[in-house]
Amino acid sequence: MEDVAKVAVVSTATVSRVLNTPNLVAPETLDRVHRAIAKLGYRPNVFAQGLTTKRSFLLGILLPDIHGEFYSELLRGADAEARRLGYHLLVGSEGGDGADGSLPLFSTNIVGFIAGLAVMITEPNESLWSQAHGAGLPLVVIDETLHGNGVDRVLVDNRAGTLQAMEHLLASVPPERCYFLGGPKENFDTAARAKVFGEALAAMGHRTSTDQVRYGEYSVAWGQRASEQLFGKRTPGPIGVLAANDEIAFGLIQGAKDLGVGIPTDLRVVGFDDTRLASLVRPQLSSVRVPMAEVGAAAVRMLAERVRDPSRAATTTTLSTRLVIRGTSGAA
Amino acid sequence: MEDVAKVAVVSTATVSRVLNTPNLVAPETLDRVHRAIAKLGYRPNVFAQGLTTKRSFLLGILLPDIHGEFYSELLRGADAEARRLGYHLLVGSEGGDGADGSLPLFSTNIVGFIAGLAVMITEPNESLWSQAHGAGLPLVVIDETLHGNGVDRVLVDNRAGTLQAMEHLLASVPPERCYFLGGPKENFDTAARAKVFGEALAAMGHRTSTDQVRYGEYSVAWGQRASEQLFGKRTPGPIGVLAANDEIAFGLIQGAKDLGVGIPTDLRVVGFDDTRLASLVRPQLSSVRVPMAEVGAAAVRMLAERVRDPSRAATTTTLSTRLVIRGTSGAA
DNA sequence: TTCGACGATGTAAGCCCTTGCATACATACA
DNA sequence: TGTATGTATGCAAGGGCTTACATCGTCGAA
Repeated sequence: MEDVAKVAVVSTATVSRVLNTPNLVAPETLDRVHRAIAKLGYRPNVFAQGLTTKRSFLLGILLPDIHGEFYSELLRGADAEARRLGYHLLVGSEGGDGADGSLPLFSTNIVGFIAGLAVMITEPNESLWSQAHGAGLPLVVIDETLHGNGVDRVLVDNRAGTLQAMEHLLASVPPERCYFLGGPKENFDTAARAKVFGEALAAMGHRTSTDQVRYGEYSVAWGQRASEQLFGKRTPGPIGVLAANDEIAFGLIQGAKDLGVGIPTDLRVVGFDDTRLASLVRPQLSSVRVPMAEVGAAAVRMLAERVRDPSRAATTTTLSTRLVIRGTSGAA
Repeated sequence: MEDVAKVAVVSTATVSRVLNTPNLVAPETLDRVHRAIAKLGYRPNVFAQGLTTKRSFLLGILLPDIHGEFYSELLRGADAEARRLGYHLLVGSEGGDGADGSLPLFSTNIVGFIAGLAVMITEPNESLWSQAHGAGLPLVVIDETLHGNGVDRVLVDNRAGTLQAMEHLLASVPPERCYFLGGPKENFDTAARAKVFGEALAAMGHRTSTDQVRYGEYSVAWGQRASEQLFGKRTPGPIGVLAANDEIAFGLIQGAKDLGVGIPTDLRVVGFDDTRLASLVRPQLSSVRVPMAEVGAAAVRMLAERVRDPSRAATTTTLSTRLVIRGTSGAA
């Protein structure tokens, strides 16, 4: 920087101003300094910058996993938005290490680098919550709703989509022949979807039996297992299934096919998330679209705003879901 | 830090030593300082640290995309390894912005933060190469082989796996009925696989016709299109196809099914990469396994070593591939 | 007893920027 | 011509840490 100043015959202060507040610099000087910078290939030292300004262009984002359609799509949305806002993302996944129970982003105190943290919490997890909350950083929570309203959060409104899906399913299947195949019972989304599932049946005057709501995990394997359970004792007529994500639905379909169950003749399925998987299967999977990329983007956007103004009131952004009808639900 | 020093009745130098070179500090003092740190919740300022030490625990990794099974798996491997080595990853994908033609990690000079850069180059791309190379950072290249041996690189040995796949295919399909369905022609991996494909046929005394090697893109859609081309004019007997990745294979299978082509009766397919997709389809997809996670891990590992010793000789790590036989190739 | 060596700690010089304040000059107005 | 404004720049004080070098006991050997 000193060299640049020397070449441009100005002080280092002016060089700094050229970079940060060019409108305070005379056009001619501006030009001279710019040339000097180019000539010397000068690049400001980010550490020194950070040291003086205490600003940072890194945002942390903590997800349960970074693998799979769902998270990687979320991440992509988040990343794009971050870039748009001039930030970069530092990604941590819980699976990462946590050998010592601490979050990846917290192990090496990398935290110091980041201006804010977005954390996705999909099921009750006190430790995660308190670590994230206790970091003393601007925070945005994705999915979790437990800890009051003091914090920015982005939520997915499962209701709309689930309701649509049920309406759709119930158009051709009686309520007592409908099932919900959930992920883990504690999972917030699974819980929300199960609830609406029950309500939809109730609206038809049917009281949901415990048998109709089953919990498992977000995996193809679980869907497959479920298909055996459901079709072990065949009864005539189609049954309807709302799966808590596309993988479960996919597994179910796979399993059903293996058992010779016709789709959508004997089984009408609606998945959740509308990942790429949904349009890959045959017949194509009806699914409730969850705007994952937007969830990521929204989280980043809110985080950036909170970073800019730490005192602003906590906000909740809710993104809604909607049914996408394809082949597996008996087409429309 | 000063406060800690005061509480522990030592100088800031000692505090620093407690954190960085504890073996230079008397046990008793060590303890006192540690307590002070805990009491005050002191955390060293990473910017100041970076400023003085010029070290950083961030590594950059630049991929063509961060989405999809392939890249997200690579990323996971890289991330895990990075963490193991005490680093964190800053991810950039080319798609990200590049509106101005510059790489994401280079736009805001975030580069200043990172200690080294791993960049995946899947097809000739001078601009990408020169930007990465010109950053003056420790560099590891994934996949690219064009620019001599002066640089660390991690390569995938397509040969072994491709050869196995061809051997497998040729066991039940005559050479003149074998096809290679590539990604983009310029893509390094596609090119390498196509080459070995030709060699395998040549070894059977068959001269590969241009018709047998087709280029497209790494997508399901392309595989689907290809199926129409291949089965437009049906001829009796099975054909064999080596696809350049699982998505293409998947599309092909889908398309073939739609045309009523029996698998593996009339079509024997081997995919590439062995992504999750492969075991999801029915029949399950035979595929050449590419150790993506290890590629990521290896890249990070090499990068970390180069960061530690910038003068060490350039290394090339080659990871090999191998065939995984499943249903689509007529099982073994 | 004296000196050298060594272990433990302190002193202070950077590392490279940003920015409040001061300065200097030019312009505009009275 | 003198003064008030404003614009363009420089000066210098940090910001929080690391580390070479200096200091000071202490202990063992001569």
